[in-house]
Amino acid sequence: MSRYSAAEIEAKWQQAWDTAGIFRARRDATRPKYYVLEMFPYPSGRIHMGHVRNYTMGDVVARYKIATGHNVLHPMGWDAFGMPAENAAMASGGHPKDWTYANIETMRAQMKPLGLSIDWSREFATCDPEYYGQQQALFLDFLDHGLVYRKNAVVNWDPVDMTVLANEQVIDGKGWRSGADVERRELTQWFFRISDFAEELLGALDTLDNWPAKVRLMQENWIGKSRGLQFAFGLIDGLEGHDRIEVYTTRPDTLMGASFIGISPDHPLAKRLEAECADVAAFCAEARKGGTTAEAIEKAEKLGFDTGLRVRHPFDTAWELPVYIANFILMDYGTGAIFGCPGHDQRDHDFARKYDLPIIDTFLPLEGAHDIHATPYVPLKSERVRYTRLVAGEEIQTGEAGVETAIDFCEAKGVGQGVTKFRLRDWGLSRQRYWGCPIPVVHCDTCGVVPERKENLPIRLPEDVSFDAPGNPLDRHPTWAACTCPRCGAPARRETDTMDTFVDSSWYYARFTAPHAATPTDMAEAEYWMNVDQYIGGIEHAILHLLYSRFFARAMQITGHLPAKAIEPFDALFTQGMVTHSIYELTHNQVDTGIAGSGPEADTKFEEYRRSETRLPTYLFPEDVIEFTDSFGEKKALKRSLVETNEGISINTQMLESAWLREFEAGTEVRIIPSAKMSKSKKNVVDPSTIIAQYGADTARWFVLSDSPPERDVEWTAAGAEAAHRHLSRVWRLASEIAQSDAPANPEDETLLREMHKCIDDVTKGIDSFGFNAAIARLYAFTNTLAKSQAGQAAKSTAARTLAQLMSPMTPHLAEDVWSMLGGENLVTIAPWPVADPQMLIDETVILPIQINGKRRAEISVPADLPESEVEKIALAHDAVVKALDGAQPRKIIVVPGRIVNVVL
RNA sequence: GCCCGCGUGGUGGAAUGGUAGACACAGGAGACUUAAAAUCUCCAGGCCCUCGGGCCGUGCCGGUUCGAGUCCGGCCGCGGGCACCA
Repeated sequence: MSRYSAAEIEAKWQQAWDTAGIFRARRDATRPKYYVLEMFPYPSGRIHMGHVRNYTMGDVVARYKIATGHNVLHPMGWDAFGMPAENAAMASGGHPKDWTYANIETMRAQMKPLGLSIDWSREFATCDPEYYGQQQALFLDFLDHGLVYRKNAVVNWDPVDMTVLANEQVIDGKGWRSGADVERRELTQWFFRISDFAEELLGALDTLDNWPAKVRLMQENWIGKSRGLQFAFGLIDGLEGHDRIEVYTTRPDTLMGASFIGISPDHPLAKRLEAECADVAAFCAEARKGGTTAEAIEKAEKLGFDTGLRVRHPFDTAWELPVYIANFILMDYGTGAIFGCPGHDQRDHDFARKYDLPIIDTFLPLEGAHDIHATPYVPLKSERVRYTRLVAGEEIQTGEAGVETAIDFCEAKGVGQGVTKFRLRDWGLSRQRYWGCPIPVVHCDTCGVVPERKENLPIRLPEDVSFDAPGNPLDRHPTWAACTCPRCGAPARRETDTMDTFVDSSWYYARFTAPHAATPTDMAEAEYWMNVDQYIGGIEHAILHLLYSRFFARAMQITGHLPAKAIEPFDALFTQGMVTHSIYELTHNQVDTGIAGSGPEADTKFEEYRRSETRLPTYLFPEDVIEFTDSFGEKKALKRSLVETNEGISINTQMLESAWLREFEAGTEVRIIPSAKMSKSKKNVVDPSTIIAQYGADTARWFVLSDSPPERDVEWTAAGAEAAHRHLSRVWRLASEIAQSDAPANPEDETLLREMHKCIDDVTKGIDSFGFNAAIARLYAFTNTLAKSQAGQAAKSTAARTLAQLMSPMTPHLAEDVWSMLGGENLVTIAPWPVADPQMLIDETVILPIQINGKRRAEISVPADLPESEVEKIALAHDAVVKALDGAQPRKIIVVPGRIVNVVL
C-alpha cells in the first residue's frame, strides 16, 4: 500500500479492536470508572450527519478517557417506540415491529463503520420485551410508592383517528393527520407525580456545575416557581356550595386596582352555571374549542361572559366587582380564577376596554405622569414606581420586596396567605397508541384498577394487530385485553393505553449499567457505574427528556433501583450543535414573470414570482450539484448533469460560468440558500454512508469536529470534507516517509521535540475542555511543523507517533496505522496518553512585544529567565523607545514576564 | 409580554485582561508536469506609503485599566427558550 486507503485500514483496525475486545466494559476496582453516553437514537431509518457528530464527540471523550487510564463504559441502544413506526405501518401496511427492527439493523450497520468505541454487548432497544418488561416493573413500584396515579385530564381528542393528540399535533385546531376539528375531552389518564419534586428539581439545578447554564435556566423557567398571595372574594348572593371565589396573584401590591373577577370555563362555578343556563353553556363550549397551540393562543380574542354574580373586595365591603367567565383563564394554574387589574396588566387591560370595565391606577410613578388610559396602553414597570396604594392611607413599596410586604400586610389583615406555586404540572404518561410500553394494570369490575403481578411481566404487545382502522389497535384486538383480575380472579380487562415514549428514555442510562439484569437495575453495577460522567446530546432535549430523567433518578432511588449518589444521573452535560448544509433550489422557468434579462426590475418581479403561492420549490441533492466561484468571487451552483456531459474535456471556470449563464437565462438556475438544518424535504442532506464510502470514517469524524466549536452548528461542505481527507492523506504519507527515512540525529531534533510537547499540552487541554476544533487546529499546525522539520528520523518518528496518539480520539483508524507503521507498541487506542514535559514547554528565548502607551511599536528577543529589571533595560535601550521618549523619563514601565512590555510616557 | 445568548476578514472560526485574525475553506501568484490530477512554495483585514514603515480596525456610543474582542453601563442588530402561567 503506497497511499492512504481509508477503506483498507478502517476495516483492518476495527477488526483488531474487536479481537482485542478492548471496548467491553467490566467492573474493575483498580481503575477509575468513566461512563460516557450520547443520547441514543430513534431508529428512523438511516443515520444522519447529526448522529455522526454526536457519536464522534462521545467517542473522542471515551477514547481519551481510555488512554488516560479510565475504565470506560460507552454503550449504545435504540429509543425504539413511537409514532413514526405506526405511521409507517398505516402508510405501507407493514408491522411497526418489523419496521423498527429493520431500521435498527440498517442503522447499526451504518454506525459500525464509524469505528466507535462502543460496548455492543450492552445494546438494547426500548421495544425489546426484556426492556419494557423491566419498565413495567418500575411502574408497579412507582405505583406502590404513590409516585404515579390516575386522574381526569383534558386532552386534545381527534374524533376521526380516535386518539389523543399532543399539542404539537394540533394544527389550527385540527388534527395533523385527519384534519378533523380537535375536541377537548376529559379522559382518565395516568400521571407521574413530578410536581411533588418541583422544589427539589429546581434547587438541585445549582449542583449541576458541569451543565450548560442555558439548560439549567431553561429548566428553571420550565419549573416556574412563583410567589404570591392566595385569597378569596366573597360572593354576594352566592350559590349553594359557592360562597367565595379563591384567586391567586403574584401581584398582591396591585390589589386596589381590581376591577373584575375572571374564572376559567372549567372552573367548578362555571360548570355549575353551565348546567343551569344555556347561554353560559354555549359560551363555555365555544371557549373550550380554542386550540392549545401557540398560534391559536396568539390569535384568540379575549372573550368574557358576565355571569351577573358579584363579589365584595376584601378591603372594602362596599366595593362590588362583577364575575366573568373568560376564555383566557386556565383551570390548571393557580386556582382557575383571577382578579383582573386592567391598570397593570396587558390582558386585563384589553378585557376591560372590551367590556367597559373601570381601569384603576394604583401606582405613584417616580417621575412624570403615567396615563393609564393612553392608547396604546403601556403597562408601567414596577421598578419605576415608588408606592402602591394598597388601602387608602396605607402605602407600600412595589417590586419583589413589595410583593412580600403586600403578602405580610394581607396576612395581617386576615386576607389570604402567601403561597408558592409552580408552573410544572404532573406528567401525563397515557397514550392511546399501540407501539409503546403497555401500562401493566388490569380493570376489574369488582376490584377496580388492579396492578398486574410482577411474575406476569412483561405484558407483551400482541403481534397480530392491524392499522387499517383509526384508533388504538390494542383497544379493538379481539383477545389481548381479556385477562383475569390479579386480586379476585374474575374476568377482567387490561389497560390498553401505553406509556409516553419519554418514559423509555428516562431510565435507559441506568439500564445500560446492567442491561441483562432480571430486575430493572443491578444495584452493585449501578453503584459502580453511575453516574453518567459525560452526557452528550442535542439542546432540543434541554427540558423534557432531561427533567424527566432527573425525576426518574429520584423515583428509582425511592423505589430502591438506584443508589443515593445517582440522585442527579448526569454529572456533566454537553449540548452539541447541528450539522447544516446549503440548500440548492432549482428555479422554475420564469415565462409567466414576463420579464427577461436582469436588473432591479427583473429581480423584483422574480422575487414576487418566487414567493407566489402557486410555485412549489424544487430542490437538488448536494451530490447532483457542482459549486464553483465565478470570476467576481461569487459562489454559484450548477446541475452536475450539465457538466458531466462534457466528460473527458477539462472544465474551467469560464465554461462553468457560461453554462451557468445559459441556465440563468432559461430561468432554471440553481440558487444557493445558505446553511440550514439538514432536512430530507429540502434535500440538503449528506448520507454518512456515502461519505464513508468516498473518504472513510476518519475523514467524516475529523471534519464534523474541525470546523466549528462543538456547541455550535457546523456546516457540511464538500470542499471541507475534501480538505479533511487531504490532510489525513498527508499525515499518512508523512508517516510512511518517516518510516523509510534514515536521516541522522541533528540539532533540529530538540526544536521538533519542544514543539511536540507544546502540542501535547494544547491538545490535551483542548480535549479536556470540549475545544475539539481548537485541538484539531493545533494538530494541523503541528503536522505543518513536522512536515517542514529537518530533524533526524528518530525524533521525527517520536513526533509522528505522538501525533498519532493525539489524533487517535478523533481519527482512530489512521492513528493505529501510523502507530504501527512507526513501530508503536500494541494498539495506540490503549497506549497511555502522552504527557507534556513541563521543561519542554518553556522556551529558552522569548519574543516580547514592546508597547508604547499601549500600542505595539517594537519587539525584542530575550532569554526567558531574564530578570524583569534586565528586560526593562533592554526595552528602554530600544531605538523605538529612545525615539519616543526623546530624552524624557518614562512615567511607568510594565513588564509582564514572558508576555509583554509596556512603556508609559 | 417575560427570560437568555451572540455580534471578530469573502467564509467557518482562534485569542488565562497582554503581539487580534491561529488553523482551515474559498481566492491569488508560482514550482513540478507534454497536459491534467496529485504534490510543494509563497501572498492574503482595510487604507496610505518615500518600501523603513504609518494610520484605522473585533456592531455603535461611553466608562474602568499602563493595556479591552475579552470587564462595566447604554444603544442597535441577530438568534434562542417560555408564554393567555394571573
